[in-house]
Amino acid sequence: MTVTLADVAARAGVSAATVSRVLNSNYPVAEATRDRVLRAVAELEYVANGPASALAAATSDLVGILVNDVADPFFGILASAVQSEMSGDSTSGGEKLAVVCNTGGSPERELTYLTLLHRQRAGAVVLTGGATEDPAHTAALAARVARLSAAGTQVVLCGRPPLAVGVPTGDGGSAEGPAGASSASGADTGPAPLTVAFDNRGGARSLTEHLVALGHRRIGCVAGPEGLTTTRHRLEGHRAALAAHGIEDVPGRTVHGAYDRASGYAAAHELLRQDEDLTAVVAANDTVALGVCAALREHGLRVPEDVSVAGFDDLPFSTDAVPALTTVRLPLTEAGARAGRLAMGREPAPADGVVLLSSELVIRKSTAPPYS
Amino acid sequence: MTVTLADVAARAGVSAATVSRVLNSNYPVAEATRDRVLRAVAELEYVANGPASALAAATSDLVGILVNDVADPFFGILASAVQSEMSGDSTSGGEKLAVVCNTGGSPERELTYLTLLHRQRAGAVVLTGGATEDPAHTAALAARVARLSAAGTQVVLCGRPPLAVGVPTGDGGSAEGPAGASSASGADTGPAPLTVAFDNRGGARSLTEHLVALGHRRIGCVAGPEGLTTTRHRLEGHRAALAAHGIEDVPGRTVHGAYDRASGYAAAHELLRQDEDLTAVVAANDTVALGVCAALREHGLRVPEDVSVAGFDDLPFSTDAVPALTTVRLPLTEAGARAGRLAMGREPAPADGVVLLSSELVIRKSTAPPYS
DNA sequence: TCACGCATAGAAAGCGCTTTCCATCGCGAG
DNA sequence: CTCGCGATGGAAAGCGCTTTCTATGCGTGA
Repeated sequence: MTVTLADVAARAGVSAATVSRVLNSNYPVAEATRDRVLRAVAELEYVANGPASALAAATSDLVGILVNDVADPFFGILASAVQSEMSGDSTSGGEKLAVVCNTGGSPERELTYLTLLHRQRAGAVVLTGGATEDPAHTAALAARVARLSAAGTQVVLCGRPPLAVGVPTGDGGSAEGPAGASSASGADTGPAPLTVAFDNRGGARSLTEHLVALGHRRIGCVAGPEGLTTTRHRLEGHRAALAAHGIEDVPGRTVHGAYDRASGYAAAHELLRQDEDLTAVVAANDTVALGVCAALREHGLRVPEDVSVAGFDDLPFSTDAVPALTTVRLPLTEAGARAGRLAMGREPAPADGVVLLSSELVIRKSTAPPYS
Repeated sequence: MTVTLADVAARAGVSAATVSRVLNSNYPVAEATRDRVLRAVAELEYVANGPASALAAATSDLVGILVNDVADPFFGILASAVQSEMSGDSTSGGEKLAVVCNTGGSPERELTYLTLLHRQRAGAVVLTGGATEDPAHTAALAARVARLSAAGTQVVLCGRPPLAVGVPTGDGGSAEGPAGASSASGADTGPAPLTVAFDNRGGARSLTEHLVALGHRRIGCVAGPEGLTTTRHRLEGHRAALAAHGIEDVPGRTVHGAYDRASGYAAAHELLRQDEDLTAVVAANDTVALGVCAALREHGLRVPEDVSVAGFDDLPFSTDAVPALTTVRLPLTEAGARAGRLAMGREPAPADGVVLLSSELVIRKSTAPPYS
């Protein structure tokens, strides 16, 4: 019923092999023959059977992207960037189809999707999203990644730390070590996983230092969910800044919450309950900062006159927030694009397998000296 | 090298056929045998070869979602909703893999992706995004969709009008006619395309009526790109409201632009150039409204005291905008979820193939009586 | 003039799975 | 005691494509 290679071959008066060769242009075919085949393809409106090709060629033109949630601008932008890099708008052969998978931040779904992608024999996988530091999950993840690599799939971690081989060192550096955690055996361990990471620690540190420089001493911190590397890094940066200026890190001034607005709102209330005299709050990200601002306003506090608020990520809406958010800009689009290029092998992999992208402090209207 | 069905069969001491049957549970297998097979699968860490299954079964567990841009919250939310409905969190068999394709609003890429999805033998496709009214593209699209349907793929249009069979009637109704545009032949035309649409016309109308009720008469309109059905519907609703109250529709008060912030910004400047005394502006959507507000502020105009501004869609950030945007809420999540369910056949299709979702006027702080 | 090599094209063997027949076994009915 | 049928499991034929391996035709150096 559907048109197959054989139909095209018959129509063009050649063999199936020739048609395949014309379509994949991986073998010399005479000009005239090629034209004849292409004409037949057009006339018959032939559309190749992807699964069949994938089966025979042992690789599909599917590429996976794992994100926590496409509805979250952070991941939306990342996914969009990765994808536009994947699509055939660039050179190389045929179109790739990007599979965007929402894990919802669940480690189990992360593993499930990785298996599914493996099952589809995806050509590459870009893994974004928060990295849990739970050892069990980390191990399971490393194992899955190793299997994908062994199957020839290029895995790229984006916006998360490289797969550590041993235990996290917890030192001051941002990258924990070279990538490539092949768990067992000595068989063929395909392409080593690559990483595109953000300097969360440095960004957080410069943000808090900005606050300190303005004269703030009682700085609240709404951190992300506990157990995530990103959360830990940002918190470490914050603390490093405090320590560098001899400011005591009062426990009650740090509250953990999810990376969403509601958490920011709740956390700010909690922070205020602990210490009414905070003069500044650094939030886990811009979305959280919005919630913090809302809660502050409810308390009759003005931003930044009474309390300064800082975000993180520099998402598009941060410019339009009132006051416009002081934040740390993460090069999301660049990260996505590079991850995409690395995944497609369109960019040479760095020697250590890690691309570290720097962040930039963006000072806008939500921070000001205290008591101004 | 990789573990195949045969390996599992050997290990379990059964035939490949039996293993396949256990895995797909579509044939009676004795309890004991099943256990043996499952144990072998677990021990060998067998992961089925997706392409091979798809080839043999003539259908894959891939499901496509076409959006303009995942980085845009509107589409991000839609995609997220569709996808969570697709994933196995619900009943039915195995996981589906959602392929999110960014068309970037380009009709060509829309067609390309449709072909790619067809090529992958996707089980279902959800098509969102602006519908161009260009007849050539509409015809090409209908043809592609017909081919997908013929191949047994369920196509669901979401947030866009049904595929019209004939010429748009342009009457007052919102849905133009039943779906199912099978172009040619009399062969097997699989499942008819379904549609989940928003009442853009009604929403826009109630929004403008709200403004009129407040006392506004000089209302500017920043419409979306010309040639899109959504744009036309929203504009028609706006004009219907004006007409209903005997307000002249001054040409210079309507400006077209893209659905982004920059367009809103530019359009507002243009609008002000045409008529400095506007007292209100309805924007193509919330993002555009933000741009309009920014431009207004630059002109020294306050919102809503000097000029009221209204958005459309009710995206998450609209609540936090200052002033919070008066807008029309579109049930994005519900739309995505229903589209997803229809695509998966988890919800009975309506008789006429169209689900029309109503919108809701949300009055917040960005609109007020003129000269207040 | 003849053999040799290059450029092209065809034949055919799978890729790993699903699924349609069949074969077998055990058991109750006639 | 034999026949028939339900419940299971196996054998084998593809699904549509890629890719060796092989065959053919022709130009060319000896």
